Amino acid sequence: MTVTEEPKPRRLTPKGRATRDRIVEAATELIARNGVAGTGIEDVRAAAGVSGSQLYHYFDSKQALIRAVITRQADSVLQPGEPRVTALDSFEALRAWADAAIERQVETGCRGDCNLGSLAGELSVRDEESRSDIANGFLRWKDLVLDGLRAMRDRGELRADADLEELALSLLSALQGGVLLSQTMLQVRPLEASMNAALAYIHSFAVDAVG
Amino acid sequence: MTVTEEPKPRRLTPKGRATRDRIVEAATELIARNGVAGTGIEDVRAAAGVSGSQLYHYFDSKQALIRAVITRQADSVLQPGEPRVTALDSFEALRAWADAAIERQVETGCRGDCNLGSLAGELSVRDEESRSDIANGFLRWKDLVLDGLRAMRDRGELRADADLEELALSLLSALQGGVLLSQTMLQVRPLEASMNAALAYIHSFAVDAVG
DNA sequence: CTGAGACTGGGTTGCGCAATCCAGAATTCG
DNA sequence: CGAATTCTGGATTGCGCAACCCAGTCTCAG
Repeated sequence: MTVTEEPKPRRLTPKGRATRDRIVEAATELIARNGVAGTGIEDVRAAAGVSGSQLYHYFDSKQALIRAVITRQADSVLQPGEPRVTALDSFEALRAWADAAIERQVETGCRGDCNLGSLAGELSVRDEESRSDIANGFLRWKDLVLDGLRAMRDRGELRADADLEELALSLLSALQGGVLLSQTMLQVRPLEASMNAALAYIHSFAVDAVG
Repeated sequence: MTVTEEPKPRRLTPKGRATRDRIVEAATELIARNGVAGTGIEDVRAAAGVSGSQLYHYFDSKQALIRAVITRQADSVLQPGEPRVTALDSFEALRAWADAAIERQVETGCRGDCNLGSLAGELSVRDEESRSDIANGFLRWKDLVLDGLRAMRDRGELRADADLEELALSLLSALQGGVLLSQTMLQVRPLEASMNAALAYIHSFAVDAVG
């Protein structure tokens, strides 16, 4: 929780916490559908069923709300899909994770996805604090993938000379790039292709890859 | 030029063409630095050295200007880098193309890139016409990569069973995802990793790959 | 119990922005 | 040549938006 935005009130009651959460969730859904720029405070207010004052009671500004959304999404650690995979420490788990991400796009018709990549695309160039939050989120995701890959290498499933950082980064990049293209082209093929490539790259470092 | 926005005046003189181009270029640079949402009409006006009326003389709206920027960028077919590579029909050319994209990020410190991917991230969810323009641009890029891969297969360098569409899509996705992560994390490693993975995937279908 | 703080609601403010208005100069074409 | 069109400039408009204001209710802690 190192990127957690401090709640605005000094003390947050369960009731206040619930209201705050409701606001963040409403914002997340609206941003998924309309983007950050296309989501106004009034939209969030209406969707969360609160007044304008409540919004500013819990968040200093629209930016603070956006950052709460970023935090929420970064904390959806295995966000690409349901069901939640506990660790990415086998080829099967990696493949399942990729398939879940693909399935998610299929279900939504490649529309409306509020993930770190789409937030980065909208915010990085003009909001340094949000960019930093998103970057931290990506780092945490990378570390999670890294942990899994490290476990695989320690079990002798990946070659000792594999650059695990590179593998993790290529997987994350493939995911974000695949989602971006799939959402733009309104078809799931780019994500399928990019995940196939990234997984194949990881597989090329499997100990029995030559077999 | 199938996605070309019709110029607003019925006839465009060389002088008018120059002014219009100057506006589009100014907009492109500003968008690279500040994003679409962070670039206002007044910013473009000042940077291009024209009046507000001139902007609306040449473009019906801000959206029309953005679409002209999209067209311009999609037409920068081998936009990822300089020098302009004439065709992506060999492993060497693909590697050079990837290296050029990486070099471009190195030169800019992973900041400020107005490519189809970043435009897609900002616009796709809330501007259907822009999304369509960008998607068409991606399709054209994919076709260009496809042409190169097809030539390689016809020359016997890629196996007949290679799914060239998948290879082209994985390469484009890796490029966009790599740029996105590199720009967010302000380091070039993600792009290096993603391009390595995509090129390795293509290479895994090389006819002499088993050697 | 009471004062302070958290929570809530609805209305208002002011500014930034895209777009328009008004007018004139430059160029083209019949 | 003159009418029509293109190009140009600067000021103004009006609306959408984020943020604030004012007031009241609820809850907690000393």
